[in-house]
Amino acid sequence: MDNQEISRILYEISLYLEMNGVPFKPVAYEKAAFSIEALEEDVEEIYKREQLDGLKKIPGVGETIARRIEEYLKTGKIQYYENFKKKMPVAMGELMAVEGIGPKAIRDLYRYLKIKNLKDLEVAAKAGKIRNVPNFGLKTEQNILEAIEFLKRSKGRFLLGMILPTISTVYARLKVLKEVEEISLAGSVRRMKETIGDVDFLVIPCSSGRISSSESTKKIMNFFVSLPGIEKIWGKGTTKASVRMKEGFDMDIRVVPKKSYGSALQYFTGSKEHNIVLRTIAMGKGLKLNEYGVFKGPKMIAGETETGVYKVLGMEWMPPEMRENQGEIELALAHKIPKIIDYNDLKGDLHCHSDWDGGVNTILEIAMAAQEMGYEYIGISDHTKFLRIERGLDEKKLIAQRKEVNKINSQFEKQKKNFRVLQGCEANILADGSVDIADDILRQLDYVIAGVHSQLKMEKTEMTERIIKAMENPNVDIISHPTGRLIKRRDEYQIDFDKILEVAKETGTILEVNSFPERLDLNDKNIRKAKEGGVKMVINTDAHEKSQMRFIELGIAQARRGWAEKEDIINTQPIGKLLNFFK
DNA sequence: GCCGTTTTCGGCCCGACTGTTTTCAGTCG
Repeated sequence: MDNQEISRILYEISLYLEMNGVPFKPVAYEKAAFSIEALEEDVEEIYKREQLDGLKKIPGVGETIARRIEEYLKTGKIQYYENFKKKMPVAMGELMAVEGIGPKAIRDLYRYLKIKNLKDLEVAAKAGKIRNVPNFGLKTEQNILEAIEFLKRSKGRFLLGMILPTISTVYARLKVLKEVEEISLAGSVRRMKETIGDVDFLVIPCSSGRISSSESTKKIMNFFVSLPGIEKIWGKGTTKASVRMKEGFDMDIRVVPKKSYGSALQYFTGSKEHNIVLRTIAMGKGLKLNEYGVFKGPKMIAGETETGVYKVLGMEWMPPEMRENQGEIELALAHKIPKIIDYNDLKGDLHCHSDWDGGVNTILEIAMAAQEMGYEYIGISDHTKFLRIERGLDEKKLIAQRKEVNKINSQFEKQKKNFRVLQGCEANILADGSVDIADDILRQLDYVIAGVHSQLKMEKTEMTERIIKAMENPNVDIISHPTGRLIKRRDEYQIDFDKILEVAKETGTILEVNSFPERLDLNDKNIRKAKEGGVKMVINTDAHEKSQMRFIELGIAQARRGWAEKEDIINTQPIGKLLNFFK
């Protein structure tokens, strides 16, 4: 549980060092922070078992950082960090989230204007004070204000992928309580929205045997408010408790009677817009719908199950991911809800980065992780040479990598494993729409992903043309993260998406649904457009570390929110059919 | 501060863009 916190502190140390212009150390601390964040095992466990030597085995952690981690585990803080923090007590995470603000800017803004947090920054920018700070100007001040506006638009919401692990842990703890008969997530988490306001749990207390339901309820509530990771208890009553987690989001738990469980689940799952229409439909039938049930006069005619609630309204049940009042209600009334893709429909992931381009894991490690996930194939698609920071592969290295992949595949064949590693790459679409790897090399790969990674601020027609040209390349099979958005941080590129869909259809180019928590690109709306336009998609993770392959759940959720069916997504297909989709 | 089939010392991935500047520093990917 401490990994995240240690990682955050190490990262902040790297920023403080960067501010002070210290060479090389910032990168060292940053690497260690990243490495610990990605760690599957608790550092505390490692330390208990192997002490300092164990810590030093973590990539990027040497003598000094191992000792700092030890200090944290023993005392709960790191003095080195506390000293920095005392000299410059700024809310680092908050300020760094502002696009265009980095450590040096934070340093100067604190030095000249004593800006400590986002609020201070906004006040100073609005008062026109920032333009007077040396090396800042009017334009920078305006950019800061725009960036703050952008942040505010997504304020108070958390990335689903970031908080899902915590939520799952809490869910699992509650589920095994003997006082809990039934439990479900509700709200935007159940709908798998990309960002989450707060988390809702619904629970039926157990009332069998000697335990009364009110006794169970009391125990459940006490257990809930004493969970680890809680920062503040907002309230605790007989039907509802509410807490604030350390990560900053709130969690509510509601205890509902068994006979109302379905209607409560329906009601608290939402969305609000979906529910408003449902209540109107109920009214039209002379019924009343609320969180306790569906009523005809005083008589309750449904409510124990969600399916039952929809049924008395003349509707088919539908997956929570569809409930946004985007046409699903009409389909449910007509009993024409599509059979959307399921969470275990995928047979492989075609976008994983290996240690060849600076990722963490070897191709073999990734392949083994893929097998554990039940995949039939895995696609290695490392960055190519234009992205030097990512140690992008050039033609020579791609050929060498091909040999390595062949070697691994023949091993699997010998072991009679029904599994195959595919070699792709994630090439760069350059400003003129060309791709940074020679055609004769691209042709030798199993498939080619191409993506935009530079000059993101192109004008709309130019950017659209650029991507179209890449799709027209006879070697480019997949466009990665097609709109380039970063949730809460950066808007999409300026593109004419309809035009892109047209050309994708014509050229048989596949668009990626990138599962990375802050990307989810294509998003739900674009997925639906692509599906309607007859464009095929692939759900990938873009994992740079094997634990990130689990992000696939988020991509599938997004596809479900976009009503994608199995046949819309190429990696639901076995390898033989999959390969047919590539040019 | 970390790391090692170019090294236990001496390296430490690069290029584009922006906004501030008169030649560059900070930020981003």
